[in-house]
Amino acid sequence: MDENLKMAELLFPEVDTIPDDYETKYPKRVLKEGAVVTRFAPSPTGFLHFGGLFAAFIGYMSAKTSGGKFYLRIEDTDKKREVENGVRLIVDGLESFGITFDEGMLSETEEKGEYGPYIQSARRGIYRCFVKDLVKKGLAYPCFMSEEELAEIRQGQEKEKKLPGVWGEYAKYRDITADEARARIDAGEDYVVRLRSPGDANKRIKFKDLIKGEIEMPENIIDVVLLKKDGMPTYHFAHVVDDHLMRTTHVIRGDEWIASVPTHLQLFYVCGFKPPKYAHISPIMKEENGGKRKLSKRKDPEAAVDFYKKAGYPAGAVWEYLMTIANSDYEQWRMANKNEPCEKFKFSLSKMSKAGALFDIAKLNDISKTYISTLTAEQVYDYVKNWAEENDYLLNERLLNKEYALKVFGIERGTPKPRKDIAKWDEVREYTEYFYTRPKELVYPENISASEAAEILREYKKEFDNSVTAEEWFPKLRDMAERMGYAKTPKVYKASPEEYKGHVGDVSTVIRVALTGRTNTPDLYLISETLGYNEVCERLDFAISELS
RNA sequence: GGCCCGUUGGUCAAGCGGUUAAGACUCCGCCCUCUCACGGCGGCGACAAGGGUUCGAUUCCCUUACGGGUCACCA
Repeated sequence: MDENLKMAELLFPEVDTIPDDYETKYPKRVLKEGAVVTRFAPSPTGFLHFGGLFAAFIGYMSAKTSGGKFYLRIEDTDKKREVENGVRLIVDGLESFGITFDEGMLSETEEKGEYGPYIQSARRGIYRCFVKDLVKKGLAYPCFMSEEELAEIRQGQEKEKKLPGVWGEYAKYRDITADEARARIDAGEDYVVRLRSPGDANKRIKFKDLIKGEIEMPENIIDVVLLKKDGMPTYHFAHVVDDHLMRTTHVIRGDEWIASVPTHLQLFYVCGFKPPKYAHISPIMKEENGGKRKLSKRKDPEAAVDFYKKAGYPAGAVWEYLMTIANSDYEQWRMANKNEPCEKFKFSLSKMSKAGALFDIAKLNDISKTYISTLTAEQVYDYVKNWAEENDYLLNERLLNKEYALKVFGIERGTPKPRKDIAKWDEVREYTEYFYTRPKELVYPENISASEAAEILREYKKEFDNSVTAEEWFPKLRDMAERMGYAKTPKVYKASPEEYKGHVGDVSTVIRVALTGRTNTPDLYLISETLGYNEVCERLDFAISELS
């Protein structure tokens, strides 16, 4: 019997399939020209990173805008990193930001699609079949090196300034015979299966990254591990087998993978697969002490996707922000196409920045404010209610009176120039506080004395009429101001300040403070209308009594 | 350290050999205005450094500096 065959049977006696079986089981996808098949392939660590969301988002947009497919594959080949409900957490997290999949895992155990299983731990047999095939062809071999041995050769290599790793002469089990392997296995030794790398250190490999452009690197010469000692594949091998069998056309992932592309390309080559196109995304950075660094899971709260949910950024706003980071001409497009769904935007990987973008919360806030300003009162209510149920008990209680809440949220909304002052839902309670509680400490402008303020309030209360309309209200206030010695408009006042005590703005500020406890609020008439006649009167009375 | 990648205002970024070097966010000023927010107008503010190539370099090449990534039986 052929030595390689003998080895293959020794290592994989249980494997009774051949690669062709899988080729027929997972046929090439029938899709229209230019359709992109891509995927999001996280480990179920239970933590959804902002960078992960970004990568998923890019994959989603690439697939959607090309008429392709987007699927979720779970990379759980490392049991140590797994977390309970890790899959669910990822699926739910992405879904809450509007990212859905055509195929892939739905929960820990369920999936949909024709190219599964979509969780690597369930694909063990597939990987082993392909490795067996490589062993048969003499392209892979079992390696019995211990951790100590590995560390030792590494040390030596570092000292001699050589490439660290198992390659060339350091690959001492490259030519092990089947009989020797059997003896070691029988003796209970652990082993991994390594690639017999056909790489040449003097040759270079070129490839085109869809984002970074042409890249040239030395060929891989390391005998990378294909199968770990527990029989599960490494990322490198799983990536190659899965993306081939799942017929992925574009691999979109973080650029920390760029250094292993030569290894991946070599693996595709030895397996006889056509490699996919690669698009490596630069990481999202964070500023620290004037420098840039990768957004860190440990140090930066905004690294966790949960952060945005807790703060109450609407998913749509985060989406808009991701779009502007991804394709910078999106903002222009959005301004010109305010109501179009973003799928209509011509999204392109080639428009992505090669350098890592700095996470900019000011920009997110601005985008979110604009986004929220376009929502209807009803939509705002739904969002806020939803958010408050989990994050703000008191606010949630207040929202029980929906009719009133809709009035509050409806103030200066739905107009050509809607208010733009809420960036996230955790600001809502404070922002709407005075609609629910009477202001206690009233601080009036310094240029108005207490007796003067009381006079203004008394006059206003006398003047204020339940039946006054929005159109009548302000002119009436102007007249009142004038009667009391204040200029009708700031302009008039500025022209001859010595003739007046102040202007109508001073008068309205006193009323504003009495009613809301603040000097800055939306339109006073609308606020009064929302509070109701009785409440307004009571607040005025309270303010007057405080001043006397 | 080897190997990759990157570097345009404080931030995100257009730009692909000849431009007064767009635009957005932030900040500042003015206007609008009962206050605030919005909106309008305007302002501050940049091609990392040095060599080439070229009639001409932000754009092309080299070197340096800085930043990032990678060099696992983790992904």
